[in-house]
Amino acid sequence: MKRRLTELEGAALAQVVRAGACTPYAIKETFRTSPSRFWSGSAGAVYPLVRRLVARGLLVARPDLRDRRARRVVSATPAGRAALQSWLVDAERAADFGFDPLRTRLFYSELLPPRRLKAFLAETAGLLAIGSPAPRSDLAHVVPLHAAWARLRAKALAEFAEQVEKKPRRRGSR
Amino acid sequence: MKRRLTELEGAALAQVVRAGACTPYAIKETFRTSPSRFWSGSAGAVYPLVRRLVARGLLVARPDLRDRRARRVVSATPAGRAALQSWLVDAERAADFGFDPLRTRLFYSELLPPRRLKAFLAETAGLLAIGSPAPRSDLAHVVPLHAAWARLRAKALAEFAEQVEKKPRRRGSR
DNA sequence: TAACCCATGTAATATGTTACATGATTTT
DNA sequence: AAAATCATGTAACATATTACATGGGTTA
Repeated sequence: MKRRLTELEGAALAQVVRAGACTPYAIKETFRTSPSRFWSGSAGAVYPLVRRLVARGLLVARPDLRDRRARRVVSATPAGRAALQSWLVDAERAADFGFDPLRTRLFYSELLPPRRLKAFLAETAGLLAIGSPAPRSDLAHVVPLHAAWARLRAKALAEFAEQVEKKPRRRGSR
Repeated sequence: MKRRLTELEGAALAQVVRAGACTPYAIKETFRTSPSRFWSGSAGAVYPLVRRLVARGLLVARPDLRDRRARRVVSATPAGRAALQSWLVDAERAADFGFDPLRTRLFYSELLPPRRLKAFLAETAGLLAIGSPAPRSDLAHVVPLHAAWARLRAKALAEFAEQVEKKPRRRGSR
């Protein structure tokens, strides 16, 4: 393996290995229907990505003969499975904060007048409560993990809102 | 405003408004020293970004005359402040899951053999405990927010690890 | 049969990464 | 005086977005 897999590459490989074998389209749809827009699942991102992984020997593609459509099925090579393992256990990357659009906005929340901030917090809390459709999966840990993460974000927001209610916010004097 | 600000554009604008006025270099450094690699803070990203925001009339740049260096100071225009307000209260975006490299790996954790999974969880927990340097800021909410988020991620990991310990994991039979 | 989903892909464009280049100022 | 940091920026490259194009299969 030349260099470490990107997050998108790792996730795509993982998706293929989880499915055993699947079409690039299926990979794309998994990303597209994810509750995060980070995984946009656009065709222009996924098809070239799959081509790159095939070129690097991490995936193999074979045509699906049962069908007159131009359908391809990809699966992971031994090298692909090895690369995936390395990616999955990359603790340094896993520990990274990543990106959260809510956290970013709270980070700059002193730039909003108190009224608008409270309205924003209430509206966001509402959307979090509605929630996105849970990932459909047969795996025992996937749905609870999704739920747990959603709960934690909602809790973080509630804690923040509570602080805002308690002390009217002002610039810290250190 | 033509189209909505991207996350990077919004954060850069927010950074400028928070500072009152600052150099593009200062914006870049804020991103570079953030605890998330998502905000890479590379020169090749930030300088062109600032140029775009100036071109769109959201920032103005003036040379800093006190200095013989080719130094520029940017500040937000009224249009820039308005665009920032819209970005800050975009609840739909704020509610999005965003991206978390730990969550992604846990999502695919059944692809790791139990031994490796446990080792990974332990190593990541260690890194989370060490933590990244807290953002230096005079603002009363910034440091606690950072700490709260770190705490919640560590807790999510601990909960997940506890589940793994309790029930040896297997494919769900739905 | 019309509309929609499955399934592939590309073209133009926008954005971001990596690495380099330049020179002033500050610290050791 | 050397090394590090401040401060700017670009060039080549890699990657992603948006929008379009094509055609087979399925459903209302």
